[in-house]
Amino acid sequence: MDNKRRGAPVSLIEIAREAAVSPATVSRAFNRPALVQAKTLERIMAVAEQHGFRPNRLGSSLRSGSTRTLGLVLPTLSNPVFADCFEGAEMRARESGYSVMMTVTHYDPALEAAAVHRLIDHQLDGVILTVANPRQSAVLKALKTRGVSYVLAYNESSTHPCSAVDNHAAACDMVEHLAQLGHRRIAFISGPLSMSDRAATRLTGSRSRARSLGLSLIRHYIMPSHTQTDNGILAQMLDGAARPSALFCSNDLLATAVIVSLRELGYSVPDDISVAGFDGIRYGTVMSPSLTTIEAAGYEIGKTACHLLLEQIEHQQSRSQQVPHTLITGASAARLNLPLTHRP
Amino acid sequence: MDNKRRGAPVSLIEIAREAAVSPATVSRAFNRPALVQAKTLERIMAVAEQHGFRPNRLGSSLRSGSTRTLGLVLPTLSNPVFADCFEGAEMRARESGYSVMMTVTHYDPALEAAAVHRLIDHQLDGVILTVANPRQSAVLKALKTRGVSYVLAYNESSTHPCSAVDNHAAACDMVEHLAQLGHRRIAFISGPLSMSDRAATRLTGSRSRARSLGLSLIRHYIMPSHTQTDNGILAQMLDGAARPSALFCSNDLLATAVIVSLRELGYSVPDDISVAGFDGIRYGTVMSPSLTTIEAAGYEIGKTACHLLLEQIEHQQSRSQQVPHTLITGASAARLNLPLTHRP
DNA sequence: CTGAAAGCGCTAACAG
DNA sequence: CTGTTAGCGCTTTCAG
Repeated sequence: MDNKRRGAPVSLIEIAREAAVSPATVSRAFNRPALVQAKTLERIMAVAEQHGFRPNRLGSSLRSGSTRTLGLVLPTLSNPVFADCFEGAEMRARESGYSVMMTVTHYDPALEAAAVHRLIDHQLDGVILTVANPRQSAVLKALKTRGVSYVLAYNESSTHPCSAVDNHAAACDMVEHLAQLGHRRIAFISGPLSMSDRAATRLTGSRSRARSLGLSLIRHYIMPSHTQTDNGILAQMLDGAARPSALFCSNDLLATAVIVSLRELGYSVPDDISVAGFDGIRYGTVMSPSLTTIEAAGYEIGKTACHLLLEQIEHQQSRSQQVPHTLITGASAARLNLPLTHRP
Repeated sequence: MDNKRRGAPVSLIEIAREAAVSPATVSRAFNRPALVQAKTLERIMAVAEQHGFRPNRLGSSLRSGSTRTLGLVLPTLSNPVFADCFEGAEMRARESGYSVMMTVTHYDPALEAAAVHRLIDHQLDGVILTVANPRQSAVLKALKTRGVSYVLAYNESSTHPCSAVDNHAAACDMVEHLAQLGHRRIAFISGPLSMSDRAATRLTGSRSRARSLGLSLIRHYIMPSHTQTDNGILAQMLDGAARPSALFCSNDLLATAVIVSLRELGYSVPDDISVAGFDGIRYGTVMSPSLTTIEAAGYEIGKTACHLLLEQIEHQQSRSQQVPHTLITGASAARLNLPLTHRP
């Protein structure tokens, strides 16, 4: 009847008073209803309902030491793989009754540190994060010091729990594919490696496979960011006799940007030059030309990372898990056509 | 020296003891440092630093009644406009020292309700949300009852504060554009309208403009979801003499799916049929054909929504703000080519 | 400018 | 099955 509208949020104590039980019993009614007599439970719930009462998690968290909230720290959601990663992680979190606090770092290690501190001040039970480089991350050290559970997503590491694809192997696969198409001079394009150890590993993997296949050394061209190109650098790269016939870009967003730039520079993809990406964003298949890439399912990475984190929080077992990748053959990388003048 | 590693998180009380001041002074040192003598402040900060102390927000929130955390409830991040919306909102939130808790509903009103309750149990200071339909939303009622501030994003409403584009006007613009290209029979394609009032408004807008321009009535075809097509329905739609020459899809993801389906059904876009979308996702420009669409900047919507929400929380003023839209002319909608048999 | 005291809402021992 | 008691970490009057 007297449902309070707006204002005075009722507390558990008042519910207890009205239901003529102790606060502890009301608490039990909500947390372990099995411990409360059916009749008492019913009465408590009736009173609670009538007031629209829901337990205040702040009080509960403060007392119990668990917020049932996880943090998610990702470089950006502009890249659909990270958006997928969120969805995978949140879905898994929700399944176990956890909420998710999220923040993006735009690949900036300074923001990264600030973001993580802001998050852990909220006393999160754990954090899933993608850092620039786990080997020299102040953030990971801070988490460890404070005893906050965490799992890396996308970053590979032998010293920290993580959920990622085998970037080295995936890059090998791509180089092998390009080689099979007849390419012998491949270039690797990425943003600054200091911002992404994934890109660095992909480069290393590419080079090692190129070597073992007897291809030319893969040259590395660095764009201003991980998602934008510099036409000047591209033009220079394509100027000269030893120019690459295929470009392996460290991610799909960059590959997309490269294709647009090449078009602006008067090159046709894949007729004049082949382009491959990494990530397997869904838009790759509807692009023109469709993107040759490595699928590294973001949803799986996020879901797995969250699963590992919960294992760590709830069962104190810390482990890593690799997520499989697949080569997606698109139209952006084609069989090498020797120029007319070189044909027999 | 004796930096505690892992474990026993230091509390403000211990810092106070060690700095030989009262807890209240330590609290002031962190919240209103100006109220503390420089020397005392320095000493407190030194001790705090030494222990890696950071105030526990749970205690602070419980006592002060503010968590400095906002909730964000969106249908899905698979749609890049919502990912952008998050980035805009989070950026604005961070600017004012707020953190963001996020959840996705997959357009499901049941999930919507559960999600919002889970969030507000965390005592958020406010919530930004996109609901199926604000006119009959249990969720909005719940927020109002509990006195939680909120702002709608994407939903338009005259009774709730919101940040959105003028969907009616934008749809009019698109129909006008298609009419200018010579199209007289346009169809509107969307998911179930009960899941999205935006789609409903866009349909209404389209029809009203079609009427005023003297075009045929715009027929509405409903796909199983807002992002996936049913080839059967499409095939049926295109079977017959009065088939539409242009399809206006309620969002870009759906438009993309429609283009793929049409291709599977043997139609060429835009030669056989024109397709337009709504949202202005960035991949639209690199698709083939590039997408004709309405740009409704998600980043702006999110940023504005957050700004309005903070105004509400911090200055008790509640208002709405419209975000401008623009027509993007792509290649997916072309001038109507009359079939040869009909040409003079 | 600083301290003492009270308590935000809840839960975890421990008794009964 | 239920109650009592104490206190999680912090801020906020109100005095000094």
